[in-house]
Amino acid sequence: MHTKLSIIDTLKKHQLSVTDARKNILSLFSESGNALAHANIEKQSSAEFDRVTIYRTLQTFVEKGIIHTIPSSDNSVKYALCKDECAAGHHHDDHIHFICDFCGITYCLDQITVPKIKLPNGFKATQTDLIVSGTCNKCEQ
Amino acid sequence: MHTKLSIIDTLKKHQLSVTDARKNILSLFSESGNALAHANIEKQSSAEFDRVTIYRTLQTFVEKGIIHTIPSSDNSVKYALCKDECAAGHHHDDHIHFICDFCGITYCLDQITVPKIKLPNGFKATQTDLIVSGTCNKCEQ
DNA sequence: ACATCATTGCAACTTTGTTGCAAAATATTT
DNA sequence: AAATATTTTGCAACAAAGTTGCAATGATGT
Ligand SMILES: [Zn+2]
Ligand SMILES: [Zn+2]
Ligand SMILES: [Zn+2]
Ligand SMILES: [Zn+2]
Repeated sequence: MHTKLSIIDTLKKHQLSVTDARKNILSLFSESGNALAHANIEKQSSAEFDRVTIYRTLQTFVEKGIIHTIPSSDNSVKYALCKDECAAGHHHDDHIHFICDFCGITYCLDQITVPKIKLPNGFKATQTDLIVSGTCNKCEQ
Repeated sequence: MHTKLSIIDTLKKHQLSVTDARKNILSLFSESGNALAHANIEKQSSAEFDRVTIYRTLQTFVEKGIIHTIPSSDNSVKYALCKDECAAGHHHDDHIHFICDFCGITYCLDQITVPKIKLPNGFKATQTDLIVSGTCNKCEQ
């Protein structure tokens, strides 16, 4: 069995020193539960941390396998917490993502895995992203 | 049967006035055959057109169903020509996209359609994007 | 508590994207 | 073919997003 790691333990597990910025930004992800864009984080902690620190923290978290990126069509990449199996250089986020056109929330649909795609000869996949957009369960009337 | 429309006919078909910028940018897409980012277009025609014109032209083309957007994880949305069926407000680009990590080319794999995804209750899809990245057939050794 | 090493904030800068408006180009009418 | 109406373009000015170097601060292990 498996208990959820504390913020601090998560940082330590990935060999990161424990700083205010990292604790704070990581807890934003935990509390929100959904994906966040750089701009979201900046708004929620603007007085506390420099913009540059947020950029560098997100980059570090991606490299260490703490968060993963979610592509978008509007030049605003989002980030969401990885599952425990992800590690530096080895993400295992094979779930699909859902972006609600109304409320803007981006969900990791962990239960639904990305289907295997048969590519033309000579093409080799290292990663597959599947992003669905539409109306989420909170926004449907 | 079905012959390929000329640049000018394509613009007219979508009720756009025929201008140098539009002809030029549309032919960049035709000639390249693959997807282009704003930055690519700006480099290939920087002296000729203002940056603002390129932004507005791409936006117009998307609205009119001439090109479609391809999401990305690095804040650089790409654009590629639609098939003939697309029209203003009604895109029908249900193919997957492939981004090569080596040469950077983004391909529309028109033969491969995006699979239907069964979503949790209350979620309704209006669009699905599937992006594979890896090594393309030109870059494999 | 000290020394070492990593992280942060700041400043300065580059790149990317947006808006209003006058000038130029295109389309439409006469 | 000229005149008019409509659209598009370039420019300027700006706002937002992202990058880099470096000194100061903070974290870690002994
Ligand atoms: Zn919603
Ligand atoms: Zn996810
Ligand atoms: Zn390639
Ligand atoms: Zn495409």
